[in-house]
Amino acid sequence: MELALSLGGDTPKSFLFLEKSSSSSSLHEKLMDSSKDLGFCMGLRKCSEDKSRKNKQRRSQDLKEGHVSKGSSDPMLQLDLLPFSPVSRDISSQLHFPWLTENIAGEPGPAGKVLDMNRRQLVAEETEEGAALSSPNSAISTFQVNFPIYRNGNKLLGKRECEGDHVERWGNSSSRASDEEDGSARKKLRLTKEQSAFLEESFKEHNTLNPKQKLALAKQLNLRPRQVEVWFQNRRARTKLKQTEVDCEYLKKCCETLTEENKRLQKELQELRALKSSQPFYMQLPATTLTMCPSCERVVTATSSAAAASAAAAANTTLTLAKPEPFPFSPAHVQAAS
DNA sequence: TATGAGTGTAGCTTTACCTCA
DNA sequence: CCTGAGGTAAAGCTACACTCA
Repeated sequence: MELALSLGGDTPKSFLFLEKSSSSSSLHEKLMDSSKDLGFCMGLRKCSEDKSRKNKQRRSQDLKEGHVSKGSSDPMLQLDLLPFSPVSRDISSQLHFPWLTENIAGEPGPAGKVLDMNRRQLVAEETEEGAALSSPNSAISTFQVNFPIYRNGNKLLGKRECEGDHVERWGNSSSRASDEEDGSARKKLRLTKEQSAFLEESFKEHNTLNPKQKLALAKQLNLRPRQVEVWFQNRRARTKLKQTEVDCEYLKKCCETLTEENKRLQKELQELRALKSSQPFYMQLPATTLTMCPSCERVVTATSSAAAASAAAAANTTLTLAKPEPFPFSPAHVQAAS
């Protein structure tokens, strides 16, 4: 639906009624909700729309090309990767994160040389469109974990879904890209246990990835960088959600504790007020006559010499009363208690 | 229910272009 | 006319929130 609105007699400006789209954001929905009574709402946001368009173009390009935008000027860095032992099944013990070896880059010696050679090799590879995999013939070949992706025809399947079916290695991005091009509904890839474990371990090291890390990880897992990026985004979001829940529980308990404490203090306050009304003389004394017990952190309102003595005892002070005093909080007592 | 992925948005940096002293 | 500084818009990238399937 379109509304032509003429401003100042010039070219009519068009405003679109906001219709609820299937992919509406919450803001959009809020706008819709807030505008229900009025029947329409308008938005002027050139910059954001431009950015949205830009992002859309970038994402579609990302999908087509199967890798991150070429706009990134960060040089790729090939790193020294250790082979995965086929004997051991303990993934975490075998994990090797390329970016953790960056510290050797500046060091002279074999490691630094290997790194430098690897970097040159990767730069060479980078120039080849879609050459995400390193040359198997390279003497300093890039280690790559063989994470199989199971496919059934054009559809990507999780391992469980196609157990017993034809199993083949996912040829990097090409098949995925062709999946996207058919315009069908989004297809959901299920990461293998190995891939998930690897990503989890990576997340423990860094919960955000720089482009180099992302590319290295994608390469190792035989995933598109975008998939790694999305996984980390989701992981961060869900970690934050869990943390929020934990914080909420903690604050709830704090609130309960404080409520109890507040009740107790209110009760004490009532007692003090009752005391004040029954013995107004005491309240003419300075406030320092009320002492805080260091052990139980309660205000001690001693109304007798015995109470004052117990309070003093609690405060590890000696209070000697030779004889009953008419006023338990005489200056002498105050001095003794303090 | 868990999770991979799409979308919209905002913030930041880089780059190209323009103006001016 | 050339040049460097400063301003600005556009582009690019990323993180995040929300959402869907």
